[in-house]
This record gives sequence, C-alpha cells and structure tokens, in this order.
Amino acid sequence: MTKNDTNGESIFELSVEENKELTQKQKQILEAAINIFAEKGYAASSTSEIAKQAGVAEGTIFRHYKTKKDLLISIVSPIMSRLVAPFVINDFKKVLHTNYETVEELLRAILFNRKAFAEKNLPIIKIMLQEIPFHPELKEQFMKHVASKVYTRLEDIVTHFQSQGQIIDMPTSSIIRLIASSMISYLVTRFIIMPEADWDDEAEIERTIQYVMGGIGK
Amino acid sequence: MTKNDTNGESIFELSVEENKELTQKQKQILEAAINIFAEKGYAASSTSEIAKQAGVAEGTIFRHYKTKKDLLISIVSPIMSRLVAPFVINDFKKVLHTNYETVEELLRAILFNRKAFAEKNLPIIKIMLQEIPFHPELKEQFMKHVASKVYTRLEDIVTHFQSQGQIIDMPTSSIIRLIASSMISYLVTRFIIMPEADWDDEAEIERTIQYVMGGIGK
DNA sequence: TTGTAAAGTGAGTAATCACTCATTTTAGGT
DNA sequence: ACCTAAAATGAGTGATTACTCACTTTACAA
Repeated sequence: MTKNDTNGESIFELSVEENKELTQKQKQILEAAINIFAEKGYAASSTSEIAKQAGVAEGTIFRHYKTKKDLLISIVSPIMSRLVAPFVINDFKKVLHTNYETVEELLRAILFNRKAFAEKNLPIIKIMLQEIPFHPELKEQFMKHVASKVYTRLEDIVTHFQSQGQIIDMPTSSIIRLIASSMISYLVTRFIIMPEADWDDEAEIERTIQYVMGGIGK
Repeated sequence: MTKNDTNGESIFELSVEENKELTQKQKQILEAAINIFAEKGYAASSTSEIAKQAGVAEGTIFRHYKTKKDLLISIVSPIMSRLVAPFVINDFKKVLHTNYETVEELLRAILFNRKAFAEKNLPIIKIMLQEIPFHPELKEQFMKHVASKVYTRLEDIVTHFQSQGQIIDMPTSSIIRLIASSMISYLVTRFIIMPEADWDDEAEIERTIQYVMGGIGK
C-alpha cells in the first residue's frame, strides 16, 4: 500500500502507514474524538460525549487509551511524522537538486503538496495547533521531530540556491522564517481563519509564490 | 489621561481608557484570571484556582462576573478595541497621507508600534487567539470590530500607494493578506512561537520590511 | 463445538466543576 | 459614632468529570 516511487515531483507525495490493526470500535472512537476535540477543544471535550458520539461504552475508550490525554497524543503524534514526511527522505538533497532548477519551482511544489495534506487532515491539524501550547510533550515532540527537521532541510535549500545566486544575501534563518511564514500563513488563512471565503486557490498560490520570490529572489 | 496629539508618528501611539473604577479585589481577580487563562487555557482553568491565586473568595468572582465566560469576555473584549485603536482615528486618511510619503515608512511605523503593543499585552493576546475559535461571540466581535476595520484602512493605504506607483498591480485583497501575514507572522513568531530565542529586533523588523517591499514594491 | 483471551460494557466512585446565598465585613457620608 | 449599601465571604449545591472494575460478549484457533 505504501508508495515509494521517487521520480518527478513525487518526493512530496509519499504516503505513510495507514491506520494499522484497529478494532472497528477503536476507529469510531478516534473519529469521534477528532471531531469533538477539533470543535470544542481538548479540555472542553468529555470522554462521555466522545463515547456517545462513537457509539461505544465509555469504558471502551479506557480499554484502548489509558487516559484522555493518551487519546489526544494518539491522535496528534502520527500527524507530526506525516507533516514532515516529504522533508525526511534519505537522499533528499540529491533528489532535490536534480529535480528542481529554481527556488520558485520547488516552493510551488512544496506549497501545493502541503496544501493537499492540510486539506486532507484539517481537523487533526487544528487540534495540534490548539493543544501544543498546553502540553509540553506535544511541544517537545513538535520542536524535535517537525520544526528542527524542516528547518534543516530549508537550510539546505536556501544555501544551495543562494550559492546559485537565486536568493539574496540575508541571514539564512531570516530567509527561512520569511518564506515559511508566507507559506504557512497562506494555509492557515485559507483553511482555518477564512475557510468559507471563495478562494481562487491556484491564483492565490501563484501570487504567494510571486510575493515570496520578490522578497528573497535576486 | 487620554492623549490626543496627532502630530508626527504619534498616530500609532494613542492610548486608551485605562482600567476604570475597579475594586482592589476585582483587579486581583482580573490579574489572576489573565495569568491562569493564558497559561492553562480557558476551559482548563477553574474559578476556584483563580480565586485562590487572586487571594479572594470564590463567591467574590461571581459577584462581579455573572459567569466564568463573562469573566473571559471582560478580559478579551477591551483588547480588541485597543488592537485597532491606531486604525480608527477619525481623519485617518488625511493624517496618514500627510505624514508618510512611502509605504515602507508607514509599514515600519505600524510594525514597531504594534510590536510594543503586543509586548505589553502578551498574555491577553494569547488568550484572545486561543479562545476565538471556540466562542462565537468572540469570533463575531473580532471580525466586526477588528478584522473588517483594519482591512478597510489597509485598503485605503494600498490603493493610495498603488495610485502613486509604489505598489505593484495585484488584487488589493491579496496584497493586504500578504502584507498582514508577514507582519503578524513576525509578531507571532517573535512573542508566541519562539519568544526565548535571542532576537535582534531592529534588524529582524528591517529585514521583514525589506522582504515585504520586495514582494509588493515596484 | 468448545476454550480462552481479548474486546466491550455500564453502573459506580471520588473529585472537581461552576455557581448560589445567607451572612459578615467594609467603606464612606452624615 | 452611627447608618447603610455595596463588597466580600465560604460553606453548600447538584451536575459533571475522568477513570475503575466486575462482568458479559465476541472472535477464532484447536
């Protein structure tokens, strides 16, 4: 089931382990928990409501998850690995340099790909963003397995294209922050802040890329 | 106490109504509630803990605030007006055009000013950002009294400088989104995501402005 | 068909929740 | 010094919370 082709733009299209061997009821619990956590927030959600919406007894939840927090982590943790999946390919650098001749191309591919990912996993991403500030384990996991890894890869990208003269001379950390900010802001605005506005996605992504290139391109 | 001078860059330095006639205990309640809400989130905070930290009886909280949610709104609401204060000056347009000859100047002034504001009101701003998604009244208030008003002013700014040829030809809404995203992202990263990193604020603001201008300037 | 371990149940538990209210304390004008 | 209204109190309320556990049901290999 796991795709592993690494040709073309597919670096950013690898999928990962789908839900393994889960009981039917366990899947129902996860689905209900995801919906309720996303809608009301973790702290304001009760296990009784989750059980009710999942159509299981409350005790069933605690047979699979020691605590309510355990349930939260079981939901949020997997999304973190999947969030960085495209960046942690083993020969990332090589594949990268041979497939993308310009920063623009690369950034566009990343943005399109992560947009699809965000679209597909919106509720869980909302939970992640909402709960990270209040759960040190989540924050730590995010910093260690998401932020730092993405940063390293972006560092590779920026320095590589900087040496090619495609990117202006500015501290790498600032360039990374500015690029990431623009791209993440687009996704957050698009799917979280104003999801019900009518978006011309292709055009707006194009403008975002144009804007970024104007800011960091030579 | 309220400053009303409108000369120089002071448009973005107006202060507003300070805490009016509040009991000493009421101030203690607000202070404790702000700290605890910011730290643990609204739903995970108990009125008993707030009362304890404030050094008052739990009943005292409910003498001043009908419900716990009422307390939340009493904390978050005022910050919204203060957030947009610089933008709702009555003769904003006139003062604006006479005081700032370039977009760059203006954006820099806004960013510096709102940075100071964010620094001074960080915990309340955190609460606002955290709780808006879960409280329709707050969301509505934010959209009506913050987002739409700021948007209108930015529209004025963008079209004005566009007619002067300082800003590229791109849909106004996209330009506003991109500018606002870059500036807000800086503040969020600076104060919420990575507050403990060592920032060279002046330099980073300058880079942000330079980046924005590269993206939207001619 | 039968044995058994895992899955599922739901009534029960102690703790905590937001909120009430009868009573006491405080502040300030006369 | 006295009066009074507002401020403050804290024990008490029923509802809800996350979680437990003795028990029943299910799935499936032998």
